[in-house]
Amino acid sequence: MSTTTTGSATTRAPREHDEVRWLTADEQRAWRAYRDGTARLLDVLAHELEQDSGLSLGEYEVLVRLSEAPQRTLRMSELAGELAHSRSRLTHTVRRMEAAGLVERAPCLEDARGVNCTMTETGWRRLVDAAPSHVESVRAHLVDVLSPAQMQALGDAMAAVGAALQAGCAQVEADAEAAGR
Amino acid sequence: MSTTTTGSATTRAPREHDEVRWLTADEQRAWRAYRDGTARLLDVLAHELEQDSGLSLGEYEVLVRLSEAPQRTLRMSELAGELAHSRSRLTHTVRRMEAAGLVERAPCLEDARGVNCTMTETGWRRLVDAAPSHVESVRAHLVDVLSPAQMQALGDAMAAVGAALQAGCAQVEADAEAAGR
DNA sequence: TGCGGTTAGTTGAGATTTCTACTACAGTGG
DNA sequence: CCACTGTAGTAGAAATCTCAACTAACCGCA
Repeated sequence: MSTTTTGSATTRAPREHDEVRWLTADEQRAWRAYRDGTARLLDVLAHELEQDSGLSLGEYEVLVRLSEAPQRTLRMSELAGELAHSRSRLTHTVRRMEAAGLVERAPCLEDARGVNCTMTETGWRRLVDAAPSHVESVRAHLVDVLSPAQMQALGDAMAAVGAALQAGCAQVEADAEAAGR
Repeated sequence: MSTTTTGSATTRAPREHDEVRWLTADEQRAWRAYRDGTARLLDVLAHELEQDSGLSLGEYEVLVRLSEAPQRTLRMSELAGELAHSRSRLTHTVRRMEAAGLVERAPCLEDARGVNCTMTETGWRRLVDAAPSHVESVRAHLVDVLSPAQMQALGDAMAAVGAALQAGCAQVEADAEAAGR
């Protein structure tokens, strides 16, 4: 049973007498390619989107989530959860977007603490205008560069990573609960 | 011959009578899983690194590159190129790191415009201290979550993406050259 | 009812990143 | 040698993100 098999890897005590399991050469190569490729990819996509439509990637993502929600409306915290953004970050983003007329905020009736964020008609049009060229970007730099099988594998791998992280969060919370009991 | 097959996809004219090639459901799923998983992964890794060693991911990356360079020294622009960071960004990062005693800058002898960035002994020690727990993080949240084959596939895919982007840059430059001739 | 403990959201300060302009030097061609 | 064009690096302002309070409202419970 190694030190890194399961559970709360976030509480990594300074390892004791056991050796570090360094990455193998293959793992190292893959990890670096992932880091590097991702950095460059997101960079290009952000620039092209900005260029073509004047939206930042963050704003675009917000609009996409809202566009898919019933009433084109989502609670701030739901939005933050889906985007994996901090609540604070989302507040700032949404404030800017509201000033730009892309979204509106309204108090939530069922829960007076809550705030509903709704896409405006302007926001919708901006998204509709932006989407085609953004999709072309994603195709040009990612989807069309890979074989369908590769694209699938990429998605599967990162879905597993994402799922493990969310499970990990739940685990940490459970640990905290257990400790504080 | 579609509108997105080859060449300078960065100059995407508003498409005319041809339809947008939207992503298929599978492509969409994969793309989102990638975006989402990546966001969460980098977030966790940055936090854990910060927590365990007080280094930001950016600083860590700088130190890694320097540690692998002869004399633990690299030109600013080489460093920026390897990290896929803007020159400006690197200047700011390095200024902060120099203030913290992690690196030092010295004028470059062969080219008086250049600046050599060298890792200090302190920087080296900080990296050596930080590496084990960072590697554990990467294992815990990425490498050990995937099968070796998946990890390999992830690396291969993103290497292809990265390569295409660099080729794309070269292409844009060539285009600019051709246009300005 | 009223007291904690928790959750939703905001705010402002500080840190980082981006954008743009600027200086200095290198390399080329007349 | 000199102008011209391109490259290396920096600097400051503006935009964005993170972090640590803070307010308000919900929820369980005595």
